Amino acid sequence: MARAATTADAFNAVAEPRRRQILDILAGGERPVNDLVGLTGLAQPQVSRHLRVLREVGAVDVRDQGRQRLYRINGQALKPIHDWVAAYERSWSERFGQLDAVLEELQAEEVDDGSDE
Amino acid sequence: MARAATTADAFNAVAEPRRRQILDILAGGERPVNDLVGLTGLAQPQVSRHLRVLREVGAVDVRDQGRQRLYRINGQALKPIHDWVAAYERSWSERFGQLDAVLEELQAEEVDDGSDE
DNA sequence: TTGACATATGTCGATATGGATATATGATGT
DNA sequence: ACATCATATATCCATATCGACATATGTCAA
Repeated sequence: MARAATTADAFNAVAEPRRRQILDILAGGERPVNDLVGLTGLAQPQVSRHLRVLREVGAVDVRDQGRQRLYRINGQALKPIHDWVAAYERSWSERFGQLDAVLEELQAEEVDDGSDE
Repeated sequence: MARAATTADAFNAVAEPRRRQILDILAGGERPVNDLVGLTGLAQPQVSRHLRVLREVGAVDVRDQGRQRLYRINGQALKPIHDWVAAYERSWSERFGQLDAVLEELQAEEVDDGSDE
């Protein structure tokens, strides 16, 4: 079995650089597909496909306008990622200065028996 | 061409649920591989494989202790993800209340010609 | 209705996975 | 040296991609 379908969750959707690129572009505002084709350099079908994945995880919304489909970002879908990563923010943020040393020592004590849990 | 190697960057490394699970466990402190095998329910080779990917993107560090290899988290490697997602935090955080409406209007004006950039 | 434009979907080939299994490497104790 | 424990690596199979290309769907204009 290979990796679960990319469509499954936001983490997978965003693992693809081109999809991040698309989101970054859309962060500047609503865009029709053709704009994205031009800006990304991808072929149109590929863009539509990436947009589909992004749609399926809710990272973008669409709106029809004449023959065009205007895509816009829905950052909400990225919240799970933000929340998950935020737990590790401690590692690099100065906001948690002294605290770390202490916590790490406590953790080391708890775990150093190496037995299962 | 298929998806870029999972090994390439943190986004891909973390796209795999099992690897997030491993990181979550390691968040509780340093652990030998065997602990992870027990806690994840994965077979030992699979765990070693996931750890390798995590190592290659710098998300974990290893330390030898006798026959064991103790893995620990290095959250630093996740900073790029945090930084990228943070740009979209506006969408769900109440911290940016009124601001949004204004910005969105500005963006709409900038973009509504639909031409390329 | 016909034709052009905008986007979506289907198919194909190449490749990168993840899990299962077998096996290699490495350290420890006797 | 040998058996054992702990971990890493290699091979295999099934599957999920991605990009390229062809084509379908849908909208507007004449």
